[in-house]
Amino acid sequence: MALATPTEKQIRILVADDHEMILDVARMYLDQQGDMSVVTVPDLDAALNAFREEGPFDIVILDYQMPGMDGLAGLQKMVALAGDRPVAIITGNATRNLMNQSLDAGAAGIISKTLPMRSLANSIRFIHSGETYMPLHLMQDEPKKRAAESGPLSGREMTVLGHLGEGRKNKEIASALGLSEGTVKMHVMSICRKLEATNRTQAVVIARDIGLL
Amino acid sequence: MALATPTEKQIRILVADDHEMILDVARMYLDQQGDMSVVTVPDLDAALNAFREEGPFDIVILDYQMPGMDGLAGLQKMVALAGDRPVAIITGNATRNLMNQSLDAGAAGIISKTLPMRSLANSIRFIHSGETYMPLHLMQDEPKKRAAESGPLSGREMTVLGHLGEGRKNKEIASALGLSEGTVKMHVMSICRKLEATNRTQAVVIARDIGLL
DNA sequence: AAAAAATTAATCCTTTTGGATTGAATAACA
DNA sequence: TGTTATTCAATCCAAAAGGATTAATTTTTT
Repeated sequence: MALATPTEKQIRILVADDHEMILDVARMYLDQQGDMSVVTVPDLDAALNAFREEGPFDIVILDYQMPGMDGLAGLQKMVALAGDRPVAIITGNATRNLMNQSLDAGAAGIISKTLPMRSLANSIRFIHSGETYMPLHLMQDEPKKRAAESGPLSGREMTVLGHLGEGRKNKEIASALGLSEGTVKMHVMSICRKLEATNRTQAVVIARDIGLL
Repeated sequence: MALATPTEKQIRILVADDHEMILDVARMYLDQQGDMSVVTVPDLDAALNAFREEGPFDIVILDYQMPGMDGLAGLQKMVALAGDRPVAIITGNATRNLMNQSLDAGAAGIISKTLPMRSLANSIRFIHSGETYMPLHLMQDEPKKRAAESGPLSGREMTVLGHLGEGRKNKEIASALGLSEGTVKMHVMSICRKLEATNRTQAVVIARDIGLL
């Protein structure tokens, strides 16, 4: 990938990670890109201080599991401090769940340690341009959606399932669909059987997990 | 953003969209980038044919709502045909839900029509480099999580809620936590009150919606 | 048209929940 | 050190759900 145009200034990057090796690599590789300069710190508190005292920075990169992070709480602190400057998470274990949570917490991106350095440089330029970067292609979906479903749900069953998902009781579903309570009961049982759930609440949870709701 | 290095060949792009205007813009803007050449077609069938007969293409871009698409079914057809070549979706209405479904269907990216053309060029280069591109920053989250919660759940209540989310019954929860059934019952009721649910199933659904589970 | 699958419905009985109330022991806090 | 909030627990009753079985009616498919 080509370098940024020479007319732009350097991108100032604050990298916080408790793995010295990561810090070393970041300094060595990123600094020599020409269009980037890097400051490194070992934990969140140091990052917050550095941002206040050694700023301004164009991008902040925080290790997800470093001291002081406390999950995404640390991220939120930095996002609040950083204002409109993008804050990205770097982690060795990127999941789709982490992605969603990070987005909610205001992250501008997730950088995976499993990617080569040149991808890191790319990601940084990408984020710096105002985009949100997530290594979606390597986010393996959670353990794998439970197989379940010993056969697909019929149309009527899907309808009933929809009501179950709203927490309705059999009588309500019956009158909503113009059926007898016994019939609804039967459909609910059938749904539970197919979804391998032991009760309606479990059925709803499973249905959500496998994308039926 | 700088152009790709001149040593690389042109990126051949197949764009399928039933909006002639989009096609025009794609041809005019992308072709003049120097490192890209574009072929345009008006629907999915034409795209499949073009891919077979005018190929090879490096990237395929499909409009989400064009004739023949049938939701993501059309995407899957093209993904199957395209093999390892990335297939992206272009849409005027990018949502997080569409993102998840597209990823599952094998899309290499979503391109939003609300983005300026230079972002389109960027996205294409990004996808071409093997990354997956999604305009996450403009994917507004679903309607907005219901407020609910007339007070936070206590620790014990969160624990019980966890079991509710697994579809456990009071007796099971009681023995799991070493409590009496009556106590669990009380906690469940309290949870329902705070979450403004009328029963446990609704409580679980609400808890999931507001991110408690 | 015959066979298979889906939908509807009823009965019977057990277990689980929902809902209300009352009380006591603990932990947290001002 | 009181005061408050949490946690724990019991009782009672009505409503709802779980579970099994049987069977008539549609719809779909072959």
